[in-house]
Amino acid sequence: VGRAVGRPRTPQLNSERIGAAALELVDADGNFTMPGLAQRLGVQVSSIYHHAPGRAAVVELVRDRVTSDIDGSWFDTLPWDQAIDAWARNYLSAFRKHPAAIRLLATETISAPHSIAVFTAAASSLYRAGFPDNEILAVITAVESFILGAALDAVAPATMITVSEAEGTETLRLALAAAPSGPARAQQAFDVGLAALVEGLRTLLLDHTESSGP
Amino acid sequence: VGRAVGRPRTPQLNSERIGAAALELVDADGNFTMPGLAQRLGVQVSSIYHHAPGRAAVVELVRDRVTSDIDGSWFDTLPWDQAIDAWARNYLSAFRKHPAAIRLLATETISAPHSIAVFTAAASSLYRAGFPDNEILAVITAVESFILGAALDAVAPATMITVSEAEGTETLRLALAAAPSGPARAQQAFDVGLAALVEGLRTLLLDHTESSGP
DNA sequence: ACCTGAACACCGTTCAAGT
DNA sequence: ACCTGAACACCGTTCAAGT
Repeated sequence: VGRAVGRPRTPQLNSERIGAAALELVDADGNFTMPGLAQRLGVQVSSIYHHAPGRAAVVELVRDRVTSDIDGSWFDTLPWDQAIDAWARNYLSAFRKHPAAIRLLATETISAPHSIAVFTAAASSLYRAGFPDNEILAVITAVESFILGAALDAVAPATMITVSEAEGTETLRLALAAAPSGPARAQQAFDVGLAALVEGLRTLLLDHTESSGP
Repeated sequence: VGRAVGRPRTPQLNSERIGAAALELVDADGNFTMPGLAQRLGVQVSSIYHHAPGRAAVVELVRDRVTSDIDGSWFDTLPWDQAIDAWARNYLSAFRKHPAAIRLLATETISAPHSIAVFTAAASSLYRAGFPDNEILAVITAVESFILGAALDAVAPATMITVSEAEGTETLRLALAAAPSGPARAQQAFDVGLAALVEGLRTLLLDHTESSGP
């Protein structure tokens, strides 16, 4: 037959296909390599470099795919505290659809340019609610930090804290026994943390608006 | 001269030296390789494998070093909410001494076996405070998730959110202008988030103790 | 512009050989 | 038990050669 060589009549590769294939590999193996990616695309490794300037760029394509599910429309329709709750749950669930991807993506900045839309909506919402200008970004960042930490916690291998016979671990053993196990463990931690965080923000806001008057 | 070959009279390597050298490399380069580590130790790569069963094991040695600064003694001496605050700040500062290490360590479980001591103290403290048995671990985990997320945020490259001329970004621009820049940005997010989290936990505790009686 | 095929430097791990 | 030296399979990236 003879292998086609040289520029093909119609391009066979693009960022979309590359990102999709890479995410599939991550979902399946927890990681991806350039050779593995090329194989799955039925292409030579060097071909990929015509569409993405390196492995790091492919990782960003994966990030775009994973985070594309997140939207911040709640901030336009719900009260700020409910919006944060909805956003956080949506955020976490986007990552939970691709558990293995979290470790790949967590080490770089979360704030992909596409999430500026969310930032915009969130900032407006918090501003309307009465948060001081110079704290708005901090509030958003704090919530995002918690979500990312919770996402990493959710994919952590079953902790299996085996407590030895040491003294003073009575209460810890009790707490371990009473705590849910499996996926429910991380979920409960997320629920409790998010509830506390939002509730605390409510109090902080109240302090601000009270002291500054109507 | 002739290179020494075979078993040396006194061992020249041990976990301590390996972990220390690896952390030094991480601090300097943001990462480490087995060849690089061997070179710094003045040793062959294969020698390392006699003391650590692989690169992942060396990462754990690094983790032990970084987290050894964290202690949970506050839970024995301070009220639970102040103890959480002190613990969180100490935790973050331990990571901030080795900023580059965070990315290396964040992807694996945080809960190193050595941190069981902290868990024990924290569990006792929260139990005494009146948190329900089955929520104690969730509270600790939630705080830890937030800290880890904040640590990752702190080492994120300067976000440089450049907002285009699009509509509705007025408030975002305002918030960006009002927010502190540099290291103060992440610090403020951490401060606000931690304050809110602890304040929210206080409220949650109050709800529990009120509904269950004295 | 886009793909191939071969090359390069580098990595983590293994293992027989030495004492 | 502990270190050497060489080997292996694999990785990310580059680049001339093709159309």
